[in-house]
Amino acid sequence: MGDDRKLTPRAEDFSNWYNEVVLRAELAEHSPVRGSMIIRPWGYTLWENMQRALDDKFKATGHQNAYFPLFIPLSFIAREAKHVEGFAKEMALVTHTRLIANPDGEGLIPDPASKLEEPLVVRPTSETIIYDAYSRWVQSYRDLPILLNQWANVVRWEMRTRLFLRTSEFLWQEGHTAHATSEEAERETLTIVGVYRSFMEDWMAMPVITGQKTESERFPGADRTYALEALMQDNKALQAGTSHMLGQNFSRQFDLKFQAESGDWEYAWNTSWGVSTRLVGGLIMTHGDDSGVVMPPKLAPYQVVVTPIWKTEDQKTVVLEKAEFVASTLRGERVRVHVDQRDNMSPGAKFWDWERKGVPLRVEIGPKDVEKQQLVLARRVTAEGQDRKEFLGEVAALAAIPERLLEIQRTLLETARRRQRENTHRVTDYGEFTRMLDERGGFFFAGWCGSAECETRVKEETKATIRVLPDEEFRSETPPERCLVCEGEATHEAVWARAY
RNA sequence: CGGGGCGUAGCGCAGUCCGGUAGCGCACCUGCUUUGGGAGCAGGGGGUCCCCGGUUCGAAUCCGGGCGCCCCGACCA
Repeated sequence: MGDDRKLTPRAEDFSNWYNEVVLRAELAEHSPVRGSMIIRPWGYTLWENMQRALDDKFKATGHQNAYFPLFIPLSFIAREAKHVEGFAKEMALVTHTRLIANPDGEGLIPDPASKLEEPLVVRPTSETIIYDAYSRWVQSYRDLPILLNQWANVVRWEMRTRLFLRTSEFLWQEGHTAHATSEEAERETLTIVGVYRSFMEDWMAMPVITGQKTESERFPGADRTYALEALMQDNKALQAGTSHMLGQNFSRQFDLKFQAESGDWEYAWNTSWGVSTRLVGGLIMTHGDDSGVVMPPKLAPYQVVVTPIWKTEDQKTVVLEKAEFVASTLRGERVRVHVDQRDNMSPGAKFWDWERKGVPLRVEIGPKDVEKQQLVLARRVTAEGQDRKEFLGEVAALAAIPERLLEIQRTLLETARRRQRENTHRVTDYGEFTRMLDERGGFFFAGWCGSAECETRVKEETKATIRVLPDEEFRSETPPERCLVCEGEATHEAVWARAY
């Protein structure tokens, strides 16, 4: 592949580019166990920053964190029919609790005597164990609502995996709530969609379309699933988050009842909602370029890296002193800043290194700058017509940096929005749809008659699925009249796309 | 589970067809010179060649069996 310092360009092979970016930016790598990954500090710090922002939003909307166990009795999963059906094919089970030396050879084997009476499932999601607990916590309407979230790992035994996008074990948050009325639960699911959307747009700079999933794409056990869909640079859709109205499906199975004001016993209404480390993949595929990752400033582990440049020992002393001064000044402004003091790397090599890792802003300080009392600012991405580098007096530069970070954040969102807009199409003709889907991909808005047959046919013929039935704000001004597929009367507008 | 590819130094690979002292680049260590966009020179360290078995005087290489990983398809956040 020629120069192995360079990444495969996105246009040449997007999925290779993605893998190389993740590995070379040291975000994550494959672990010895198939389908699971090691999240390295650079990637994990990004995730921690995402967690913090989301967690603050959950708290601000009245939620608390709790922790429920990793192991779930198999019988719990089996209680909700659709839920079992949905997860049965991808469960990891604990069946034994002890190892013994293999009597027939080498190594260790599970001790047959330690076999569990009831196997434990490694949670693929926690509805069952949580609603079981809620059923013990709730007696009266006064105990409602319960608004909890947990940060946890879950396991779904996937066949095909990709770093961050789909791994057998992943990190996520799962919110689980219980309410006295259907209306209140419904409101909760929509509140969360709003929380997710503002996080994705304001923090990740990743625009999304929100809407409702069709029955075939619904969470197993939910009455309704709301989702947020983003469009990646290869014009495939990514389901970035989901929020489920569970109705009374789980409360009936787990006997989650309460006595209402009227004195009647009623089943509670539940919601669940989650986003995962998949968002890291979404961030990479939204903003990354042929040089590597691009981190939105609000989430970047380091927002600024100061690169000192020197020739002589005397210069090194002076330059490093200035670099530390700049860093501590910025830290006072709550800028996350790092001084790259490595002396076994040339400045140029450091530039490439931090660009590959996506640091939004670089400050260069050399002897000339110290002398002229100036700093060089270099941004990771530029808006149209912007210069990549700026030479500013030290005081002006220090004052400008927080602004520059905000500008970069804005530029990223604008660029991503424009790309999403340019790759969103409205179609009425099925032939045109399949042609455009193959030629360029993207989001396709079109009418749908509501039948599973038409939905399935599109999936089989084109591999595209209905990502969402979009919320009102995303819908076309004049609703489509005919179904894209059968040309019958359209009852919905749908967004079709090939998806991750 | 089907199709393809790969397993040799920390990483990326060559060597395998045609058996004969295990190599290259990067990284690492030491020294000197360097440092404003991927530094240079010199010296140095590092290997159960995925595993098990077979053939052979001799196996990274040939034969048999196994394991693992990656990529592409059917399921999924």
